[in-house]
Amino acid sequence: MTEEVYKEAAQNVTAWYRQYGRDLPWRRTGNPYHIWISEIMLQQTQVDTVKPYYERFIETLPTVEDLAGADEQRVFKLWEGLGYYRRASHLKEAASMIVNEYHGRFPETYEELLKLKGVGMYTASAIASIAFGIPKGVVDGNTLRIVARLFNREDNIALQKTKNAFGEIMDAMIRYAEPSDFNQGMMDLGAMICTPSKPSCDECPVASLCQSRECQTVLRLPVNNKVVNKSILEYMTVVIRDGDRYFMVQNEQGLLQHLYGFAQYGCDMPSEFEKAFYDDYGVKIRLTQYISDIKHVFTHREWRMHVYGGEVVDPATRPMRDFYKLEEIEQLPVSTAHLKVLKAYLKVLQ
DNA sequence: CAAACGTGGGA
DNA sequence: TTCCCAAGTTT
Repeated sequence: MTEEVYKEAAQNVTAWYRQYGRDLPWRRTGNPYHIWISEIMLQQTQVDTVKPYYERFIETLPTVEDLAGADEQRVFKLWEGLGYYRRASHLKEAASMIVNEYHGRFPETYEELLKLKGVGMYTASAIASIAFGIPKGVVDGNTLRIVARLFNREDNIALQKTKNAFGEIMDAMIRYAEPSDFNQGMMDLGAMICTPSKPSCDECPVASLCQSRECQTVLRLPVNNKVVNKSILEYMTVVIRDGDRYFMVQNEQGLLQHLYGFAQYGCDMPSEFEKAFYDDYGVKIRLTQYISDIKHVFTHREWRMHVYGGEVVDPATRPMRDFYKLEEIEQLPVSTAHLKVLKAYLKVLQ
Protein backbone atom coordinates (compact mmCIF):
# COMPACT_ATOMS: atom_id res chain seq x y z
CA MET A 1 0.00 0.00 0.00
CA THR A 2 2.61 2.52 1.10
CA GLU A 3 5.05 1.21 -1.48
CA GLU A 4 2.42 1.78 -4.16
CA VAL A 5 2.15 5.42 -3.09
CA TYR A 6 5.94 5.81 -3.08
CA LYS A 7 6.13 4.34 -6.56
CA GLU A 8 3.38 6.46 -8.07
CA ALA A 9 4.68 9.63 -6.40
CA ALA A 10 8.24 8.99 -7.57
CA GLN A 11 7.15 8.31 -11.11
CA ASN A 12 4.83 11.32 -11.24
CA VAL A 13 7.46 13.70 -9.89
CA THR A 14 10.06 12.39 -12.35
CA ALA A 15 7.73 12.67 -15.33
CA TRP A 16 6.69 16.16 -14.26
CA TYR A 17 10.34 17.21 -13.97
CA ARG A 18 11.10 16.00 -17.47
CA GLN A 19 8.33 18.17 -18.83
CA TYR A 20 8.42 21.25 -16.59
CA GLY A 21 11.82 21.24 -14.86
CA ARG A 22 13.81 24.47 -15.00
CA ASP A 23 16.65 24.98 -17.41
CA LEU A 24 19.53 26.01 -15.14
CA PRO A 25 23.21 26.55 -16.01
CA TRP A 26 24.43 23.66 -13.84
CA ARG A 27 21.92 21.33 -15.45
CA ARG A 28 23.62 21.66 -18.80
CA THR A 29 26.67 19.75 -17.61
CA GLY A 30 27.62 16.32 -16.34
CA ASN A 31 30.90 17.62 -14.95
CA PRO A 32 30.94 16.62 -11.26
CA TYR A 33 33.23 19.54 -10.39
CA HIS A 34 30.73 22.01 -11.85
CA ILE A 35 27.82 20.26 -10.16
CA TRP A 36 29.71 20.35 -6.86
CA ILE A 37 30.33 24.10 -7.14
CA SER A 38 26.65 24.71 -7.87
CA GLU A 39 25.48 22.61 -4.93
CA ILE A 40 27.78 24.39 -2.48
CA MET A 41 26.57 27.76 -3.74
CA LEU A 42 22.94 26.66 -3.49
CA GLN A 43 23.22 25.85 0.22
CA GLN A 44 20.71 28.19 1.92
CA THR A 45 20.86 30.40 -1.15
CA GLN A 46 18.24 31.03 -3.80
CA VAL A 47 18.66 29.97 -7.41
CA ASP A 48 18.44 33.47 -8.87
CA THR A 49 21.16 34.66 -6.50
CA VAL A 50 23.47 31.80 -7.42
CA LYS A 51 23.26 32.02 -11.22
CA PRO A 52 25.72 34.89 -11.86
CA TYR A 53 28.11 33.65 -9.17
CA TYR A 54 28.13 30.17 -10.70
CA GLU A 55 28.79 31.44 -14.22
CA ARG A 56 31.67 33.66 -13.10
CA PHE A 57 33.20 30.99 -10.87
CA ILE A 58 33.20 28.30 -13.57
CA GLU A 59 34.54 30.74 -16.13
CA THR A 60 37.38 31.80 -13.82
CA LEU A 61 38.20 28.38 -12.34
CA PRO A 62 36.96 25.77 -14.84
CA THR A 63 38.67 22.74 -13.28
CA VAL A 64 39.31 21.40 -9.80
CA GLU A 65 43.04 21.89 -10.46
CA ASP A 66 42.39 25.58 -11.14
CA LEU A 67 40.56 25.90 -7.83
CA ALA A 68 43.20 24.00 -5.88
CA GLY A 69 45.91 26.23 -7.29
CA ALA A 70 44.02 29.51 -7.05
CA ASP A 71 45.00 32.38 -4.80
CA GLU A 72 42.71 32.24 -1.77
CA GLN A 73 41.91 35.92 -1.95
CA ARG A 74 40.66 35.43 -5.48
CA VAL A 75 38.31 32.65 -4.38
CA PHE A 76 36.85 34.85 -1.64
CA LYS A 77 36.46 37.65 -4.17
CA LEU A 78 34.44 35.28 -6.37
CA TRP A 79 32.31 34.56 -3.29
CA GLU A 80 31.89 38.22 -2.28
CA GLY A 81 28.24 38.97 -1.48
CA LEU A 82 27.13 35.35 -1.52
CA GLY A 83 27.42 34.88 2.25
CA TYR A 84 28.42 31.94 4.44
CA TYR A 85 32.03 32.48 3.49
CA ARG A 86 33.26 29.31 5.15
CA ARG A 87 31.87 27.61 2.07
CA ALA A 88 34.64 29.20 0.03
CA SER A 89 37.32 28.04 2.48
CA HIS A 90 35.97 24.53 2.52
CA LEU A 91 35.69 24.48 -1.26
CA LYS A 92 39.35 25.28 -1.70
CA GLU A 93 40.41 22.83 1.00
CA ALA A 94 38.39 20.05 -0.61
CA ALA A 95 39.77 20.88 -4.04
CA SER A 96 43.31 20.47 -2.71
CA MET A 97 42.34 17.12 -1.25
CA ILE A 98 40.92 15.93 -4.55
CA VAL A 99 44.01 17.02 -6.45
CA ASN A 100 46.65 15.90 -3.97
CA GLU A 101 45.15 12.79 -2.42
CA TYR A 102 42.84 11.57 -5.19
CA HIS A 103 45.16 12.70 -8.02
CA GLY A 104 42.36 14.81 -9.49
CA ARG A 105 39.81 12.01 -9.66
CA PHE A 106 36.51 13.30 -8.34
CA PRO A 107 34.95 11.13 -5.56
CA GLU A 108 32.14 9.01 -6.99
CA THR A 109 30.36 7.52 -3.97
CA TYR A 110 28.15 9.01 -1.27
CA GLU A 111 30.62 8.03 1.46
CA GLU A 112 33.62 9.47 -0.37
CA LEU A 113 31.77 12.69 -1.18
CA LEU A 114 30.83 13.06 2.49
CA LYS A 115 34.52 13.23 3.38
CA LEU A 116 34.95 16.49 1.48
CA LYS A 117 34.99 19.61 3.65
CA GLY A 118 31.71 21.49 3.31
CA VAL A 119 29.87 18.49 1.88
CA GLY A 120 27.20 17.23 4.26
CA MET A 121 24.39 14.77 3.75
CA TYR A 122 22.39 16.99 1.42
CA THR A 123 25.27 17.87 -0.88
CA ALA A 124 26.68 14.35 -0.95
CA SER A 125 23.27 13.01 -1.96
CA ALA A 126 22.79 15.71 -4.56
CA ILE A 127 26.15 15.14 -6.26
CA ALA A 128 25.88 11.35 -5.99
CA SER A 129 22.47 11.30 -7.65
CA ILE A 130 22.91 14.08 -10.21
CA ALA A 131 26.47 13.37 -11.34
CA PHE A 132 26.63 9.60 -10.80
CA GLY A 133 23.03 8.34 -10.81
CA ILE A 134 23.23 6.96 -7.27
CA PRO A 135 19.78 6.45 -5.67
CA LYS A 136 20.14 8.62 -2.55
CA GLY A 137 17.33 11.00 -1.69
CA VAL A 138 18.18 14.63 -1.00
CA VAL A 139 16.95 16.17 2.23
CA ASP A 140 16.59 19.93 1.98
CA GLY A 141 14.01 22.61 2.69
CA ASN A 142 12.04 21.70 -0.43
CA THR A 143 11.90 17.96 0.00
CA LEU A 144 11.14 18.21 3.75
CA ARG A 145 8.17 20.38 2.91
CA ILE A 146 6.94 18.01 0.21
CA VAL A 147 7.24 14.90 2.38
CA ALA A 148 5.55 16.67 5.32
CA ARG A 149 2.61 17.65 3.11
CA LEU A 150 2.40 14.51 1.01
CA PHE A 151 2.17 12.28 4.10
CA ASN A 152 0.57 14.87 6.39
CA ARG A 153 3.39 14.66 8.91
CA GLU A 154 3.54 17.18 11.74
CA ASP A 155 7.11 16.32 12.77
CA ASN A 156 9.29 19.34 13.49
CA ILE A 157 11.58 19.59 10.46
CA ALA A 158 14.12 21.60 12.47
CA LEU A 159 15.10 18.36 14.25
CA GLN A 160 17.76 16.05 12.85
CA LYS A 161 15.55 13.12 13.86
CA THR A 162 12.88 14.32 11.42
CA LYS A 163 15.40 14.88 8.64
CA ASN A 164 16.62 11.31 9.04
CA ALA A 165 13.10 9.89 9.04
CA PHE A 166 12.05 11.91 6.00
CA GLY A 167 15.34 10.99 4.32
CA GLU A 168 14.43 7.33 4.62
CA ILE A 169 11.11 8.06 2.93
CA MET A 170 12.97 9.83 0.12
CA ASP A 171 15.31 6.85 -0.20
CA ALA A 172 12.31 4.52 -0.44
CA MET A 173 10.72 6.65 -3.15
CA ILE A 174 13.84 7.17 -5.25
CA ARG A 175 14.17 3.43 -5.88
CA TYR A 176 11.22 3.70 -8.26
CA ALA A 177 12.72 6.42 -10.43
CA GLU A 178 15.81 7.70 -12.17
CA PRO A 179 17.74 9.26 -9.24
CA SER A 180 18.94 12.47 -10.88
CA ASP A 181 15.58 13.47 -12.36
CA PHE A 182 13.66 12.43 -9.26
CA ASN A 183 15.80 14.48 -6.86
CA GLN A 184 15.87 17.52 -9.08
CA GLY A 185 12.15 17.07 -9.67
CA MET A 186 11.49 17.11 -5.93
CA MET A 187 13.49 20.31 -5.56
CA ASP A 188 11.81 22.00 -8.52
CA LEU A 189 8.41 20.88 -7.27
CA GLY A 190 9.21 22.48 -3.90
CA ALA A 191 10.43 25.67 -5.54
CA MET A 192 7.70 26.01 -8.19
CA ILE A 193 4.54 24.21 -7.02
CA CYS A 194 4.69 23.06 -3.40
CA THR A 195 5.85 26.47 -2.17
CA PRO A 196 5.74 27.59 1.48
CA SER A 197 2.92 30.04 0.78
CA LYS A 198 0.37 29.96 -2.04
CA PRO A 199 1.15 26.44 -3.26
CA SER A 200 -0.22 25.61 -6.74
CA CYS A 201 -1.92 22.36 -5.81
CA ASP A 202 -3.99 22.47 -9.00
CA GLU A 203 -0.82 21.95 -11.04
CA CYS A 204 0.81 19.42 -8.73
CA PRO A 205 1.65 16.00 -10.19
CA VAL A 206 1.10 14.32 -6.81
CA ALA A 207 -2.01 16.22 -5.72
CA SER A 208 -4.14 13.09 -5.93
CA LEU A 209 -1.83 11.38 -3.43
CA CYS A 210 -1.39 14.33 -1.08
CA GLN A 211 -2.65 13.62 2.42
CA SER A 212 -2.37 17.19 3.70
CA ARG A 213 -4.53 18.33 0.81
CA GLU A 214 -7.15 15.83 1.86
CA CYS A 215 -6.88 16.98 5.48
CA GLN A 216 -6.67 20.66 4.51
CA THR A 217 -3.45 21.09 6.47
CA VAL A 218 -1.30 22.14 3.52
CA LEU A 219 -0.86 25.72 4.64
CA ARG A 220 0.32 24.91 8.16
CA LEU A 221 2.84 22.28 7.07
CA PRO A 222 5.65 21.74 7.49
CA VAL A 223 6.06 22.43 11.20
CA ASN A 224 9.34 24.27 11.66
CA ASN A 225 10.00 25.24 15.26
CA LYS A 226 13.40 26.72 15.69
CA VAL A 227 14.28 29.53 18.02
CA VAL A 228 16.52 32.27 16.71
CA ASN A 229 17.12 35.14 19.07
CA LYS A 230 18.79 38.04 17.38
CA SER A 231 21.20 40.28 19.27
CA ILE A 232 21.67 43.91 18.31
CA LEU A 233 25.20 45.34 18.24
CA GLU A 234 26.05 49.03 17.97
CA TYR A 235 29.33 50.04 16.35
CA MET A 236 31.29 53.06 15.34
CA THR A 237 32.57 52.29 11.85
CA VAL A 238 35.13 54.66 10.39
CA VAL A 239 36.48 55.06 6.87
CA ILE A 240 39.99 56.30 7.62
CA ARG A 241 41.61 58.15 4.75
CA ASP A 242 45.25 58.89 4.15
CA GLY A 243 45.65 60.80 0.91
CA ASP A 244 44.04 58.58 -1.71
CA ARG A 245 44.21 55.45 0.43
CA TYR A 246 41.75 53.97 2.90
CA PHE A 247 42.30 51.72 5.89
CA MET A 248 40.91 48.18 5.61
CA VAL A 249 41.59 45.08 7.67
CA GLN A 250 40.88 41.40 7.13
CA ASN A 251 38.69 39.62 9.70
CA GLU A 252 40.77 36.89 11.29
CA GLN A 253 37.99 34.82 12.78
CA GLY A 254 34.28 34.41 13.38
CA LEU A 255 31.69 36.36 11.47
CA LEU A 256 32.86 37.38 7.97
CA GLN A 257 36.18 35.63 8.43
CA HIS A 258 38.68 36.34 5.61
CA LEU A 259 36.70 39.34 4.37
CA TYR A 260 37.97 42.91 4.56
CA GLY A 261 36.22 45.74 6.33
CA PHE A 262 36.78 49.19 7.76
CA ALA A 263 37.83 49.84 11.34
CA GLN A 264 34.93 49.15 13.66
CA TYR A 265 34.66 49.27 17.45
CA GLY A 266 31.78 49.01 19.88
CA CYS A 267 32.35 52.43 21.40
CA ASP A 268 30.30 55.64 21.65
CA MET A 269 32.74 58.54 21.52
CA PRO A 270 35.13 59.64 18.75
CA SER A 271 37.91 59.95 21.34
CA GLU A 272 37.38 56.35 22.43
CA PHE A 273 37.59 55.20 18.84
CA GLU A 274 40.78 57.16 18.18
CA LYS A 275 42.41 55.59 21.25
CA ALA A 276 41.28 52.06 20.38
CA PHE A 277 42.61 52.40 16.85
CA TYR A 278 45.95 53.75 18.08
CA ASP A 279 46.24 50.88 20.57
CA ASP A 280 45.60 48.31 17.84
CA TYR A 281 47.54 49.77 14.91
CA GLY A 282 49.85 52.45 16.30
CA VAL A 283 48.40 55.02 13.93
CA LYS A 284 47.15 58.40 15.15
CA ILE A 285 43.88 59.34 13.52
CA ARG A 286 41.06 61.83 13.99
CA LEU A 287 37.37 61.45 13.20
CA THR A 288 36.44 64.30 10.90
CA GLN A 289 32.88 63.80 9.72
CA TYR A 290 29.70 61.96 10.50
CA ILE A 291 28.42 60.10 7.43
CA SER A 292 25.26 58.16 8.29
CA ASP A 293 23.75 55.29 10.26
CA ILE A 294 23.61 51.94 8.46
CA LYS A 295 21.76 48.83 9.55
CA HIS A 296 22.88 45.40 8.43
CA VAL A 297 20.94 42.28 9.32
CA PHE A 298 22.40 38.79 9.68
CA THR A 299 20.49 35.64 10.54
CA HIS A 300 21.40 35.75 14.21
CA ARG A 301 22.41 39.35 14.84
CA GLU A 302 21.97 42.91 13.67
CA TRP A 303 24.63 45.55 13.26
CA ARG A 304 23.83 49.22 13.73
CA MET A 305 26.81 51.03 12.32
CA HIS A 306 27.36 54.71 13.06
CA VAL A 307 29.58 55.62 10.16
CA TYR A 308 32.19 58.36 10.26
CA GLY A 309 35.00 59.60 8.06
CA GLY A 310 38.45 59.92 9.59
CA GLU A 311 41.97 60.91 8.63
CA VAL A 312 45.49 59.96 9.58
CA VAL A 313 46.87 62.75 11.75
CA ASP A 314 50.49 61.68 11.99
CA PRO A 315 51.64 59.97 8.77
CA ALA A 316 54.91 59.00 10.44
CA THR A 317 53.04 56.33 12.42
CA ARG A 318 51.33 54.88 9.38
CA PRO A 319 52.12 51.35 8.19
CA MET A 320 51.31 51.49 4.47
CA ARG A 321 50.20 47.94 4.00
CA ASP A 322 46.77 48.44 5.62
CA PHE A 323 45.83 51.37 3.42
CA TYR A 324 44.43 50.75 -0.04
CA LYS A 325 43.53 52.84 -3.07
CA LEU A 326 39.97 52.52 -4.34
CA GLU A 327 41.11 50.44 -7.29
CA GLU A 328 42.93 48.13 -4.89
CA ILE A 329 39.83 47.80 -2.73
CA GLU A 330 37.99 46.58 -5.81
CA GLN A 331 40.28 43.55 -5.80
CA LEU A 332 39.69 42.74 -2.14
CA PRO A 333 36.84 40.58 -0.85
CA VAL A 334 34.72 42.99 1.19
CA SER A 335 31.64 42.13 3.23
CA THR A 336 28.32 43.46 2.03
CA ALA A 337 27.94 45.40 5.27
CA HIS A 338 31.13 47.33 4.62
CA LEU A 339 30.42 47.78 0.94
CA LYS A 340 27.34 49.64 2.13
CA VAL A 341 29.61 51.71 4.36
CA LEU A 342 31.96 52.56 1.49
CA LYS A 343 29.07 53.50 -0.77
CA ALA A 344 27.60 55.83 1.85
CA TYR A 345 31.02 57.39 2.46
CA LEU A 346 31.71 58.04 -1.22
CA LYS A 347 28.23 59.46 -1.71
CA VAL A 348 28.88 62.08 0.95
CA LEU A 349 32.49 62.87 0.16
CA GLN A 350 32.70 62.69 -3.62
C1' DC B 1 21.27 19.02 20.13
C1' DA B 2 21.83 24.02 19.63
C1' DA B 3 24.38 27.75 18.04
C1' DA B 4 27.09 30.05 14.61
C1' DC B 5 27.33 31.36 10.11
C1' DG B 6 25.21 35.95 5.17
C1' DT B 7 22.31 37.76 2.21
C1' DG B 8 18.21 38.84 -0.39
C1' DG B 9 13.39 38.30 -1.57
C1' DG B 10 8.53 37.88 -0.68
C1' DA B 11 4.31 38.55 1.97
C1' DT C 1 8.34 46.97 9.56
C1' DT C 2 8.76 42.44 10.64
C1' DC C 3 8.95 37.75 9.85
C1' DC C 4 9.89 33.71 7.27
C1' DC C 5 12.87 31.14 4.68
C1' DA C 6 16.11 29.63 0.75
C1' DA C 7 19.28 23.37 -3.06
C1' DG C 8 22.96 23.32 4.83
C1' DT C 9 27.48 22.35 7.36
C1' DT C 10 30.42 22.54 11.23
C1' DT C 11 31.44 22.59 15.95
